[in-house]
Amino acid sequence: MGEKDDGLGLGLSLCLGISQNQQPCLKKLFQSSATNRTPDTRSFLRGIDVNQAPTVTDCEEEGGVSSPNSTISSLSGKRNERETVGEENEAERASCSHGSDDEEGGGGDGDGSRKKLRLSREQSMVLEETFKEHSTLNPKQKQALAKQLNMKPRQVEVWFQNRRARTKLKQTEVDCEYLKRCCDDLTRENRRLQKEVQELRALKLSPNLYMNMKPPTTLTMCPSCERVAVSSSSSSSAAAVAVSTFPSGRQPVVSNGQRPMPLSPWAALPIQQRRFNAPTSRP
DNA sequence: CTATGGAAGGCATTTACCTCA
DNA sequence: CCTGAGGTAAATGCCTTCCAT
Repeated sequence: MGEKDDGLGLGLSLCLGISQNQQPCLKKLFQSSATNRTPDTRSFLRGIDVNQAPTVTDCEEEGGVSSPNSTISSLSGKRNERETVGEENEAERASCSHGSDDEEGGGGDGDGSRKKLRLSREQSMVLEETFKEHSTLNPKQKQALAKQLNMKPRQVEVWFQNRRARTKLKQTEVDCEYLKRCCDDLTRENRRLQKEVQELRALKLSPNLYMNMKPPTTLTMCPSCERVAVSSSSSSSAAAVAVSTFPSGRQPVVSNGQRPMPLSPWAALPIQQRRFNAPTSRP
């Protein structure tokens, strides 16, 4: 599943526009703790090291549970949260009403209709700030963040899930644009090469014309080995020297007995060294 | 050592609600 | 006031990984 993301993990530089240095306590927590499960080697945001082994318990969870199989993991587990989400809803509604000015009392009704909760600006800012540092949360971090923001852990979890989805979507769009540009460049280059092939074929069909053409490449003498080498220089003096090397005035014949092809410097490069006008760094 | 089942987490998709032009 | 589009919180289902047995 996550493997699909690897192809897209080309480096995201989305601007979140949130200032740093907001949550010292959380920062401490994030620096020192991480999830004890490490399934996230396939995290679509590489380089984010969320999954270090927890070392310190900076922020006490609400229950104060500290058993090895602490209820942090069991209570914050998705299944359990989902099971209790119904009963959480009431408290959730009550605890998260700040920031939204919609009518809270009459809207809920408790009739099972889910009320859309708008997160407050401060909540969103803290969540964004946290996300900038870690795109995933371990149960401890989730618990601490939820406590700090007066949210349910499930809410924090959902927010991070949706945030990751949004990030991935944006990255996909960026990658799509990049690939489009690459495709355009390659299409242009392909057209140019096809045109060149056509011209060459036309020249081959009319050898006389080819003979009388000014050589597309010039010859220079290597001062050390005194051999004639094909050069892309087009200065007239060099051409004159090159022509004078062959009193017959005819085109030189290279070592394999073929005429020198009008090669562009780009085409002369090995494939690996050719540049396709692609941006050197990702946008 | 291997097979297996449960727990837990993540992701993709969908739904429902809210806001705004 | 009505409405459609867009944004997003939340629900659901599936998959993968880890771990105990």
